[in-house]
Amino acid sequence: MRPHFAEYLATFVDVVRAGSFSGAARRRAVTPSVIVRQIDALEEDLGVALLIRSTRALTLTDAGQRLHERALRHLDELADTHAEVAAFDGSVSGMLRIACFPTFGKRYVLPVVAALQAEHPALHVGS
Amino acid sequence: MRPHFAEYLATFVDVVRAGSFSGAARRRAVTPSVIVRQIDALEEDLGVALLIRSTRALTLTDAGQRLHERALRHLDELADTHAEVAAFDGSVSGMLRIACFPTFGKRYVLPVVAALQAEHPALHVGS
DNA sequence: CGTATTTACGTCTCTCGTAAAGATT
DNA sequence: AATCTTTACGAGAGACGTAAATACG
Repeated sequence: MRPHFAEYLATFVDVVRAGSFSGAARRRAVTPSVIVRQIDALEEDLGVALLIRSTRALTLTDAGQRLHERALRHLDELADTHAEVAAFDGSVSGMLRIACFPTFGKRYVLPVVAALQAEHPALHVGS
Repeated sequence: MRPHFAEYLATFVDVVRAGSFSGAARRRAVTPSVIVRQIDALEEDLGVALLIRSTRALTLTDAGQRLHERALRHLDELADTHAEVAAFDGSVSGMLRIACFPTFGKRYVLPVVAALQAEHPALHVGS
């Protein structure tokens, strides 16, 4: 599996959607040569032709059809994961341990901890 | 979603498996700096910390834990797709249409077609 | 004729390794 | 002291755009 396999899958899907390399190039704001090279890389990586190229029409091979179905799912799931993990942003969670003298702790630490927990319910503090 | 998102997911998984950046670097035959930069890129892309770094131990954050679970599945599925589509290699399939005069067809084309179909059962020929 | 794919070539970005510094046990 | 993470920096690889050639409708 080559360096940019998943990345070029997105290009491949765009080519199928657009119905042409040029259309996909416009959609992605790059030149057609970029598209050609990425699809070529995919085909060489897989050792299979994905698209029958003619000047006016693109046809999916059987391998291309299969890859297209699966690529749609892959890109969707990757985007889901990205969004889900990015949603952890700003959240404070996990376990925090603090060691100190009891008198110091009661006087200075506990109030701060109480405020932190009020603000971040997912934060656990152990003794 | 950044350029090499799926690619760096593999690095991330290797780091978790190895339990250290250096271990993952050895496993991948690269220098530790490469690992650091790829994990940094992932974290910046997601806007979330994935690993708590200490010199002697790595700890997954909640976001890191979640990403790890999903990354395992993603990499597995991508490899599956790669293998499945690559398996189309060498197979001849799809629809082939040939136009010619009946006398010529019967004399020269049909025998060849019969041989082709015998060799490649997935090949369909229409009239 | 207009638009599409393809490729050679120069440029430039970006990634890598080296090496040094800081941190931790 | 030994091993780890981190970062600045120079070198190298790789991707991009341009532009010309080719094919097709």
